[in-house]
Amino acid sequence: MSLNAEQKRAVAHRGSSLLVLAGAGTGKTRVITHRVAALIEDGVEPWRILAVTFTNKAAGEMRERVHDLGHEMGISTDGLWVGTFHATCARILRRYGEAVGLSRSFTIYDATDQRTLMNRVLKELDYSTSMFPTAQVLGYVDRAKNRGIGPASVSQLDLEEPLHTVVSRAYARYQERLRAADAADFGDLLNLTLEVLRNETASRGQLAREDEAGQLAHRFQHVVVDEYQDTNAVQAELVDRLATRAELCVVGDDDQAIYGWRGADVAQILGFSARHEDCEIIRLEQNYRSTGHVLSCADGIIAANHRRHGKTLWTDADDGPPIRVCRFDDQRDEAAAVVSEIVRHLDDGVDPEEMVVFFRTNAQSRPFEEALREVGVGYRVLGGMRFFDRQEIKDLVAYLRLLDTPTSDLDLERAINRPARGIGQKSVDALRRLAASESQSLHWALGELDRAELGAAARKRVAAFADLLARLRQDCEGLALPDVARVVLEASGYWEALGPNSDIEAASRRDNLDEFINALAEFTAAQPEATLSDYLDTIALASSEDDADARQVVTLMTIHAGKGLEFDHVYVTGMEEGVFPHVRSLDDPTAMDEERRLAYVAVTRSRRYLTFSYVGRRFMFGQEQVNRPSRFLRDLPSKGVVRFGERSRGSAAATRRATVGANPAVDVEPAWDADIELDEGASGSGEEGQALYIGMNMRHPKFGVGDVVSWSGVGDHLKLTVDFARYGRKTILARFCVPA
DNA sequence: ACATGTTCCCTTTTT
DNA sequence: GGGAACATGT
Repeated sequence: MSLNAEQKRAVAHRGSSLLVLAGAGTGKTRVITHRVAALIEDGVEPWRILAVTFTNKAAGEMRERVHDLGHEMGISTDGLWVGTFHATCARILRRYGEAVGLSRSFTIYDATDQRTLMNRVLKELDYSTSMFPTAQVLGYVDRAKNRGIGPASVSQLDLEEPLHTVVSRAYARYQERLRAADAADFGDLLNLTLEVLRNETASRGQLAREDEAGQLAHRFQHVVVDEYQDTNAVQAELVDRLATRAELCVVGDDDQAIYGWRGADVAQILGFSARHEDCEIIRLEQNYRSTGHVLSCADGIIAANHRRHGKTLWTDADDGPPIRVCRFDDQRDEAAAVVSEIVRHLDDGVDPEEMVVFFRTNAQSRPFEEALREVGVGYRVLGGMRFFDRQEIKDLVAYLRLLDTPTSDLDLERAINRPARGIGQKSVDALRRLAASESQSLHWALGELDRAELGAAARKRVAAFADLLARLRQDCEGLALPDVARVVLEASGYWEALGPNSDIEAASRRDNLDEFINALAEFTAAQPEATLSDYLDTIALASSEDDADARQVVTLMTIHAGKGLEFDHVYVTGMEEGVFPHVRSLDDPTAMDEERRLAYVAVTRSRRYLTFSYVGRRFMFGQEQVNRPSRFLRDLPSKGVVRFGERSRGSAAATRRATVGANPAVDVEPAWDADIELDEGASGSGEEGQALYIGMNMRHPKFGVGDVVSWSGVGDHLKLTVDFARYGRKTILARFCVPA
């Protein structure tokens, strides 16, 4: 497939900044990869090109595709910078970070580390975490960091008084602790890089011309940013500054902005052209991914949103099979139905990788996991607990980080009593007091044990731990990373303390540790020069998507995790008010718009087959809840959408009575998983473009008016079982009926 | 100091 | 239904 005219323009444009508004499935990634390859072909050195993606996975794919393209063209792409904002910043800070207070081997704190640290800070400040929950305070700190607001400027957040003081003091202390531990959290990666760039600008006047080449702001000649709609204010400034001397090309789709909760601001893409002189705007509207019916569903959903650039996707493709909306009684039914259809598709030779089950929140995955396990179908769950968040992995990583960054108190506190060696909270407190009295790290305190207020026994145990650390540092000098891990597990007694392998728990932990060491080995093999810091960066910045394995399996994931992917068969489950849209968005119009965009993203993942499902009752919070069908289902067009298991009137019980005992010639249950979805001719349903549902009124020329009870078959062969008012129950061909 | 029990949140979505 | 902070008993 070659590029269309618009895509070509986007690839070839030079001389000013460029905004590419690319709807879902319009070949955005193709444009970016081709553009990068074309730049290199034009003679731009790869190391002077920066491509920023949203996820690590997207970065990996882009690297690969550019490399392949380059290979075809006979050019080398070595040295090209491709990465997420955070990975790119980490890389920059490893090199330029000393100016902003980070050593070369600084540690990246992930969400879990952040929470632990903030928890500690709140305790130190004597704030009750029941009145000021850690997550809440951290949430404000995060919000501040997303907007580039430092601890001194927290007032910009407009918080009420008790909270304002708490947040600003906690934020300040939190930052102190981070710097003291030689650590940076996600927000810091962005903000500190920005600081590096600002410092450069400030000192530029004093530089000789020849020194400017070493300047970060002057390094890049071209900067390309993907998913620009999901950038926050800090990232936008970062991009602008990194592109001081570069041509900037940003690509995005305001309709797919789904990270507002993380500080992303659609204003960045909406206002991009105003902020950049001579900005060229190119729209990509031809969709190459989905069928007509899928696209009209997408359009129906997104059309209700305000504040859009506004664009209409179109396609040359056929309408495709009808889109299905299915109601089930509960989650088990929903999962069983979806899974049994997946099994049928597998039997028909459908590639498991082409089927995906989407849900709004991670908690919804379990029924699907259980159903899949029951039938023995391989699956992976994206977005659940990260591999690297498992306790045993965190423990090992704590040791590894400690070897790298001794001042990381968080890691020391974790490692000091793992495995349990009788060093409890009290002993740690004593160490902390000692460290605090000299504004030093806990690691320093280990060397001053006689000054700590410890009992003799405790002192001995702590001293033993200090010895262990020292010994580890010596023994691991010069060892390959996987061996370092092995030595740590052995010397610390961790491996042994897990207990016998007959304990399933212990065996699984050992498996995970082995897997981790394998990953370390692979990493070392792929990048022999890489340091422990490099690997730990990869871990800290990895999401659960990144530890997806390569098996051929069905995927279960949140819609957020599905962004940028496409599948032949898409199941969007849990389409209920309070689930999707999420309960916390119900009374917030801005949040609701984002939910809607999320629904749009879900729909546009499908190439051809798209099924929505919802349930009558659902277990949430360990309690049964009854939710109404999602409002998004109401926004679907009636043409090309078939509804199953729904009813227009009467109770659910009445529907059941009506469906049970139907004419044995047809399927008794609403045939939601009949072959309709695989039949190309089955667009629409009973009547042209009219949704079909149980209880629907139909008129037949001879029998008069009646209620639909069930149906089977497709297209011209679609048969309805109808309870006629005067003639009783009949099974007839749908094409002889019209909706009454 | 630790193991076990209890009660309390909470919960979107992720780099 | 589950994890984490807290409480109690050994």
